[in-house]
Amino acid sequence: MAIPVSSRRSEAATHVWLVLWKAARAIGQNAMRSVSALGLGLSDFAVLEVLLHKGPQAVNVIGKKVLLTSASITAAVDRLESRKLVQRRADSKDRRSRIVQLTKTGRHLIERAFQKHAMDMEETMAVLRPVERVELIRLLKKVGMWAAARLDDKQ
Amino acid sequence: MAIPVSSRRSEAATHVWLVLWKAARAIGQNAMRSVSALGLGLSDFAVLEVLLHKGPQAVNVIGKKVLLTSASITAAVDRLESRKLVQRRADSKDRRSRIVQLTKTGRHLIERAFQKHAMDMEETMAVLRPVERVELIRLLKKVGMWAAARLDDKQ
DNA sequence: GCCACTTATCTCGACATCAAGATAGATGCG
DNA sequence: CGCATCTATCTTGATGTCGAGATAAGTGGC
Repeated sequence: MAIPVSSRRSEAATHVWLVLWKAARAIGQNAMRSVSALGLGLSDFAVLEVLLHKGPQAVNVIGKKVLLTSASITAAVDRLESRKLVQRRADSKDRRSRIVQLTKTGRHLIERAFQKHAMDMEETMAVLRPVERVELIRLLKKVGMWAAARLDDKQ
Repeated sequence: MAIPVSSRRSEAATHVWLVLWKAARAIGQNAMRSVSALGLGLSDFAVLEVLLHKGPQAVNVIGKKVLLTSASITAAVDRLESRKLVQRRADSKDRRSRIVQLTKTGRHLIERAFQKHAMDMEETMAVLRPVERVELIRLLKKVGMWAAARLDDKQ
């Protein structure tokens, strides 16, 4: 995915989008590097991180949290399971549902990795002072939620 | 690609990243919708848009502008060429280089499409007032450029 | 002019993601 | 209860992207 390049006014929506996209991409690549030492992609890392901080979860619950479709989580959990970092077990309440939980190996891995990753991200955001971060978050949430709402109501 | 979900302080770097990522995703999906009516993906649209506003360009020059690797532009140009929206021709100065230019059909398509797309994007950014957009851009450029620089100097 | 190096493009194989559809189980209306 | 509908997961097939490597052509030192 790439995005349009041209725009006249500096506050034209397409220009905002271009800058946003480039920033997201650059930061994403930093995040990717930080994590790829473990042989993980960002999605797999995110899944482990959810399991670490929220405990065992049903497949589709994880999917909602990390913004992946059901096909993509299934694939991610498959990858993690084949490396024995997580395992699926039955849900005693709902036989359709599969609960994913960290194995001992997986827990060790993500515990070590998460600290390092958080530090790496602090470094890639080091130019932004706390006030600036708060303001950035406010603005991003404002557009982001508006944009997300637009997606919903046009089905 | 998905991203970690948890973070304690609201200005923690991982939290900024989470919000940025979600906003980029929501806006990106709006952009995608705006363009998919044409049967184009965002990358293909971006390539056409560059050709419209900057004139015929060498393949890798387009690649740099829309942030795609050489493999990806080749693929994008192949797609566009098979739909007869662009064509490749030789560069008289450099025989390695291939210049991509819009066909008549391609030009008509992108001219009509670009206006609509710019308007759609204005709508998906409508919540942000001009001052806010300027501030958002400033902050995004600050992190974005810092993050990009970090990528470069670690090879 | 020759050779090493760089640049421009393309090819190949791998991969993550998605949309749509298939199952199987849960839920609730009548 | 029984049937329609919803929900959770997985499967399939397609897509777009990337990294690495191949090829061909330009460039510069000597």
